[in-house]
Amino acid sequence: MVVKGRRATQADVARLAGVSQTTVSMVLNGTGVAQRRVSAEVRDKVLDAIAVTGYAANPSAQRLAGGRSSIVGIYTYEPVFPHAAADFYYPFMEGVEDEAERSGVDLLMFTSMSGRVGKSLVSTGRVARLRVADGCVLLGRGSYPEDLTELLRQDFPFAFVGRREAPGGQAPYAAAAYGEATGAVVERLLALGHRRIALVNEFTGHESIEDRARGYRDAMSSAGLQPVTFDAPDLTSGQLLDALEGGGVTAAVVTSDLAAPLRRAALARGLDVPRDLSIARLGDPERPDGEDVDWTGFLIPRWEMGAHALRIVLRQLAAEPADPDDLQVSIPCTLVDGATVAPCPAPDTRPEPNRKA
Amino acid sequence: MVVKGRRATQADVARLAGVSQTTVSMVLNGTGVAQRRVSAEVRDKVLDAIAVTGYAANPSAQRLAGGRSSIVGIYTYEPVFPHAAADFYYPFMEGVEDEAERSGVDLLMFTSMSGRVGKSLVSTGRVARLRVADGCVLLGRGSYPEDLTELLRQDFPFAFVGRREAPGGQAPYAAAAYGEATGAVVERLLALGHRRIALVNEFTGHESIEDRARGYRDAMSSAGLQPVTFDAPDLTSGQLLDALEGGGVTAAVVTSDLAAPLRRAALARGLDVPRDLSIARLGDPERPDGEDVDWTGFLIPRWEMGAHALRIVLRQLAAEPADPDDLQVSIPCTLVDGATVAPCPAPDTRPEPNRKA
DNA sequence: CTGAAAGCGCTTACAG
DNA sequence: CTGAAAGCGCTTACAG
Repeated sequence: MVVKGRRATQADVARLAGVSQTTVSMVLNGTGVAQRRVSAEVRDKVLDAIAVTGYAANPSAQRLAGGRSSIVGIYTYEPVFPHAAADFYYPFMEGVEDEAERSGVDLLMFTSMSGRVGKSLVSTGRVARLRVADGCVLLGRGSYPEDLTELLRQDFPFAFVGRREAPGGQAPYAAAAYGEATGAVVERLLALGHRRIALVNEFTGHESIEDRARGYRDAMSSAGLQPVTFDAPDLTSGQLLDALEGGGVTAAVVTSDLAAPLRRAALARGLDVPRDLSIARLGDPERPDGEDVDWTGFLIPRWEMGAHALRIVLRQLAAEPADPDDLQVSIPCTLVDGATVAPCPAPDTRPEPNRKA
Repeated sequence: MVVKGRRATQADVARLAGVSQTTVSMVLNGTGVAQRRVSAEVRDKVLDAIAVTGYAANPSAQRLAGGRSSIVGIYTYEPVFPHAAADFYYPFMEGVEDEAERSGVDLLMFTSMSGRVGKSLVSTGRVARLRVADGCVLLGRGSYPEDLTELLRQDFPFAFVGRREAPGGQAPYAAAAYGEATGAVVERLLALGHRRIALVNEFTGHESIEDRARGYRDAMSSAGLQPVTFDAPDLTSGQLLDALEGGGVTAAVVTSDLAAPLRRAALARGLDVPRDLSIARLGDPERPDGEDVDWTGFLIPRWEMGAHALRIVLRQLAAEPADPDDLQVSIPCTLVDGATVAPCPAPDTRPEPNRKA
């Protein structure tokens, strides 16, 4: 029954079953106009013919005809070579993969478009390629507003792993609840008696950094304390340390990749961490630092973010329109009570410059 | 110029450029009938129109019309849940991914079809799904002859990661050169004075086990020694050890996952490895054993196998028909001179039952 | 050198 | 309940 080198089509099935091709399509999809129903006997004939011919739909044709291909794409802005950050990014991918499996969709990795690090898809003319898939998960450390805008304009279902702001719209995302987690860390430090708590950012202008900053500021303000922020891209760890010491800071909450260098600089200077200076780390580092430190702080729910991102894409593919609120989700971070934070050293007898007037 | 919510098609481009849709397709593909050439000025008009409209081909339509989609699939027979063997399988995947990136094709992971461990694609009616892609890399520990046969019959380009025999044809694969590697390990043991060298298989009937067995037998025969093989699936490590000791075996070459248990059993019995018994491991274990042993033996070139498998698929997609020999490749394993092998303990004064007559 | 037209295998109004 | 037909966006003979 099966023809050499050629797959069975709906037409083949129809011929064998003695029905029209339309009917075959109908028993396959079920969900035609007005729940179009096929009589039980016709359905059985068709099902038999399908079994005999070994028919299976051609996904390209389905997609072209306006149906779904059951393929969700995943595009990562990060370079695949070198695999330096692979350990950091793999858990996100794993979450996406696992959720894809659970949902019965296939996952298209846009490996062909890699290698233009830091470039938007729009600027390199590769946005259209995403359309092979029904929707796409976007993953990467940077922000690419023009891509988000273009995808929104095209009504193309997507979700970013991590919160990203689109200039003129609501871009779907699965983010980590950095604000809440940072707030919790600050409150922990407050409970330990710290008052001069500084936020140290390794870079600026990124949504994830803004989220942490908001959590930090809110927690400080609630406690009646003045927020003190250092943006470190232009400072060496040594200069940073000078600034912290100069300000009488007893605890620093530090974004992921900067925590380890700061701690090393403090140790090198003869400071005891955490006795002299408490350091809390706001998230897993992207680059492993090779040290085995029991950090106080929080972990990024990477697996969950990946899984949720896929789910958000699927939500946009669902029959009923999705509630916009369901397309932007924040996932709690895991708080870790480690060994890099200790009670505030001594009751500070000096005037408190950080205290609000 | 760009229409809201709708992508530009070749028709849009043609309209804007004032040419036919066929011409647009021609300047895009170049490789029409008899190197069909478009005049330079028309070509420029078309290129301009493409830039203005932001046109990019719809891959589903391309594929349906008989072109290529530049998508290669990867199907893994292993379960994604639980991730127990993930560490073992990831390097294969990585090789496939890296090669896909280098070749400019996208990689479709058939996550939707997972979850039927040990079942062939044919038996569960999922072969056809592979056709979304231009070709497919197959990965898994088992052998699925009926899938290979079906894929060969369909003339569908594919490659298995690991040698697999198809009942009625030549199935493409990228394998590890287990035979050569095993032979080299045996020769190393011979050079150390061992004569009673046994092969221990953790299971049987698998191509990779057969390859090792061949390498072992050839090396032993060349040295004028009688091969002694133990198939362990039905033996406990203790029983196996009894058999080895009973046969006066001084060195065992053991397939991947059985090496560690055998060594532990020997140590538990008060034997010194390698002084009393040399054990060489034939390949990386699939399940990590949690020990940190410096094994003598060889490593499976997993990354390379994955990369080669993809290349073999691409070779079948190339314009000129591929030489069948190029579709079955064996990649050398990395030999490791570790600490689980030592010179043969004492000149054996007993009669040598293993010596050929 | 360029265009009109068929066809890939589906889905989905639109008629019966 | 079922079928004839249009159309999705391409590629590729086939005519000019």
